[in-house]
Amino acid sequence: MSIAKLGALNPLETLSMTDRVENSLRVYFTENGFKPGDALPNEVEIAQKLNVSRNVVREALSRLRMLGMVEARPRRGMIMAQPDLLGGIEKVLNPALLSQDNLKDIFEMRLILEMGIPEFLFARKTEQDLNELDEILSQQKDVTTVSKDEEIAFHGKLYEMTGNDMFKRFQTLLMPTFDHVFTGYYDNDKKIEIANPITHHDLVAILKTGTPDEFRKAMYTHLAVYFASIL
Amino acid sequence: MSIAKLGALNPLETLSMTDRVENSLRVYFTENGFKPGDALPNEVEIAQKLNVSRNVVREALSRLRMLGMVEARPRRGMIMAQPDLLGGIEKVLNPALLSQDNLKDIFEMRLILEMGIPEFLFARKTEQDLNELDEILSQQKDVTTVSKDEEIAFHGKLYEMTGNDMFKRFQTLLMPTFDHVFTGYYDNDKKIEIANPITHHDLVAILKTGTPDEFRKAMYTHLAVYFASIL
DNA sequence: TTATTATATTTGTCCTACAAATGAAATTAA
DNA sequence: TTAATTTCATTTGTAGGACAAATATAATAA
Repeated sequence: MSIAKLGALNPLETLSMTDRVENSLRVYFTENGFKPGDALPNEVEIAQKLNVSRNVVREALSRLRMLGMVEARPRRGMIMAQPDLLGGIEKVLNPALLSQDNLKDIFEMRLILEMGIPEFLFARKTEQDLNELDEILSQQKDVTTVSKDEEIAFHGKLYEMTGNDMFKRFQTLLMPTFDHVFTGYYDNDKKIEIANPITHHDLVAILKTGTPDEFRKAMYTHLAVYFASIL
Repeated sequence: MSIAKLGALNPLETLSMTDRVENSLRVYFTENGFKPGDALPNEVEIAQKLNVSRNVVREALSRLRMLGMVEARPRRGMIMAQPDLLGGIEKVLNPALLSQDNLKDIFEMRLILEMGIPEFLFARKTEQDLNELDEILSQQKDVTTVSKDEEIAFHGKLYEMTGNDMFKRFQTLLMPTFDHVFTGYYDNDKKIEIANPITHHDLVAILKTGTPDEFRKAMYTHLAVYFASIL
């Protein structure tokens, strides 16, 4: 049999002991239905059961601790905890490390999200929210051009208005896409800087008296430059 | 001054050495503009600079390695790598550990996402995609009721059709919401099991010959039960 | 110049040790 | 017996030493 015939001849997975212990622990927790608050075996016991050094166990536990999956109470043992779903993403969000593929995906994700939120915005908007939006608009220097910070403030407020905490925190994830847009990955002419047929003011007006469908249509136009470069 | 006057008297942040080294490293990478492929100082050097034991450094590095942020090449040193954005979330996705708050947020996120994808679906759909959707529908046992697996297969295919890899992988994150729905968190009467005014068949029909707006309207009706319990 | 050998480097893994605080057990006092 | 005090075992956090294995580099030999 020739090499070619072997097809996908991938390098054998060369997992370190730490990797394998991490996996073992996760499987162990899942299969035994561990729930937040449940006590974990201590480090030495785990090390002995898995036949590895305590060092390796601690390196694996260190990972789970970072994710918030387990909590170590010094001198009292470890317990299961409630992991922070977005913690892992936020830790990794170093713009200098993001690949172009990631940037593209995030950028598209943002378009999807902004087209998806109108129902939530109209259902959960409050007078307070609308006032804050007005405040944000009033602080915009120029009516025709919008700076990066102003973009973030406005759209960020929209995310916040969804009333969904996870979504709100997503702004951190979406942030690089504003850079992305401003550095003109999709559009070298920086059209974002020119007049937009639908301004933030228009969007707020619709949010006050319009309907979700109207808002979405306006948002689509507002983002039309980016949609055009993708679709 | 009374205790009450002190206001938010939070517990002093009691970070472990490992936590602090982890943070220091992240800041160090960011401030020095480390990019994928760049060589890192070796473990001993880091330990000496930070004045901690090599153990602590390794526990911190173990975390960054898990996130894909750094890569260790045995006996050749470490280099910066491109972290996997969703890796952190996926590792943490143990349904038994998710809080009700998280479940609610994820559930709402799913509604937002499905309302946001029509433009992408219509822009990127292929004959192949539509055929696969037909195939999925043909395997549905009953026309009026839909099982959890069938739900996942259908909606998962939609995510895939967006052509966005990150979005596609999001299905893993959204998965628990199907359980969520089926266990009736929002709706104890399990209305999901009764006839839906808009079926998967209807959605596919629109996807073939309709418009994004029509599709979205239909999707809203398809998901109306859940929207009703939220909005 | 080329080929071979020796050396230094660096991560992965294991081991030992100990401080510190907690909770439980044992002891003493009432 | 009950209450208060002391002792003790437990367990994580941190430090430091040791060595294998393989790589890259330097040194040596052909």
